[in-house]
Amino acid sequence: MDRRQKKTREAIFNAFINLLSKKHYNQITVGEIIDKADVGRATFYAHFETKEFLLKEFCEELFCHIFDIAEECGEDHRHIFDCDAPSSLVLHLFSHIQRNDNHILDLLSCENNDLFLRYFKENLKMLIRNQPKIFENIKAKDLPDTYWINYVSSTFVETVKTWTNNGMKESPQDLTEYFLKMIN
Amino acid sequence: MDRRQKKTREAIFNAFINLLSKKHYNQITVGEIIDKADVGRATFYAHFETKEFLLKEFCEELFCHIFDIAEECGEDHRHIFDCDAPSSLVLHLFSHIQRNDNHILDLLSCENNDLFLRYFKENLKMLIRNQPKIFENIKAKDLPDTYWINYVSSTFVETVKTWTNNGMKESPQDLTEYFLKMIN
DNA sequence: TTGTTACCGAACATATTGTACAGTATAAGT
DNA sequence: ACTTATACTGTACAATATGTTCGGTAACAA
Repeated sequence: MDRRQKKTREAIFNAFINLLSKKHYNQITVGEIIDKADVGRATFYAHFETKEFLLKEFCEELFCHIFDIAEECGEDHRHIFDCDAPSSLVLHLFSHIQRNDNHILDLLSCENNDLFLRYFKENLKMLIRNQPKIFENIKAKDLPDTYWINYVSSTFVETVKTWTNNGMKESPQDLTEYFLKMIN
Repeated sequence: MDRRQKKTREAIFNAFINLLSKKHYNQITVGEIIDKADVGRATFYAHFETKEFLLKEFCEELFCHIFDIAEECGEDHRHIFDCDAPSSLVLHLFSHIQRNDNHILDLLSCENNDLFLRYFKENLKMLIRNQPKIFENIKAKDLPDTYWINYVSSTFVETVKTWTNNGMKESPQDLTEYFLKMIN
């Protein structure tokens, strides 16, 4: 990709995440974004069709990164897709969130995080669908696939929401314990 | 309340719910609402500060009605607050939703239902908080209050969402069974 | 009947969106 | 180094939405 394009794209992303941590997504205007990013109006629209596409593309990059980052981690935990127990996978995700990797906390703590959470959940669903073995306890409850997959991913996201809303006092280990108690 | 005020208020509510069942909340304009409701622009703003307040007040009336409606029901089920088992309370709610009482389905099926779901969840939380006895199984898991209350209400809302997204093929009884399997 | 209140409708300032275009700067190919 | 393609700038623009104002009219309540 052209160096100029990359620079502009990142400037827009940075401005966006910065604004998002301060105010409601719906209240952010394209004007504010380009001011903060210091790019021309036409440039913005050359990169992103609308504000919604900006969020969409940002989330895609973010989750791609989050779900990939484990590969580069030390020996203390394997790649996320190699996890064989729900606890290690869940702990892994909570830890990433706690460390605020890729501004995930900024997105979670902003007032309107609905769109973000939707993408979050979609990515979790994919993860769960691809790892049915590690959720055999839940499958044993004999619910339709749609229901238990939605259930697990929603419970995870809702647990994270409760966590962040209450100041993240608990450790990732605590959260993992809570989460497993819920879904088992 | 003045008869004129009441008429206007209802005309706006009806126009709003009508539009909401057809398009995204964010894409509904005040202009469209007043056209459909056939009231003046100034009149709308005399009643509702913004579009958000309209939704807020509508939801408040709706949930007040949903959680009260049981009082007038026949002997086949008691008032919702008198229920002593989770199953009857849950079945009760699923049944109301299936019958589309108070346009609840229109609000659920519209693309952007985030705000509505938030109010839904808030009302459920109140209900749960006031009826701790009937959720003793979940309490026995020894989770912090914030977490298990959020968990139960979220799971309910998410189950409803999955239900409506998939064409509501299952009966309220099935849903109740699913829901209880999840939270137990 | 009289005063009050709600509504109408039209106009208005303001803000946001998305597009257009001519000019400039940066990148890449020869 | 020269040329061509591409990305960005900045301004202007039409179209649309928001929320307010105000004089006139109709419905209400006493």
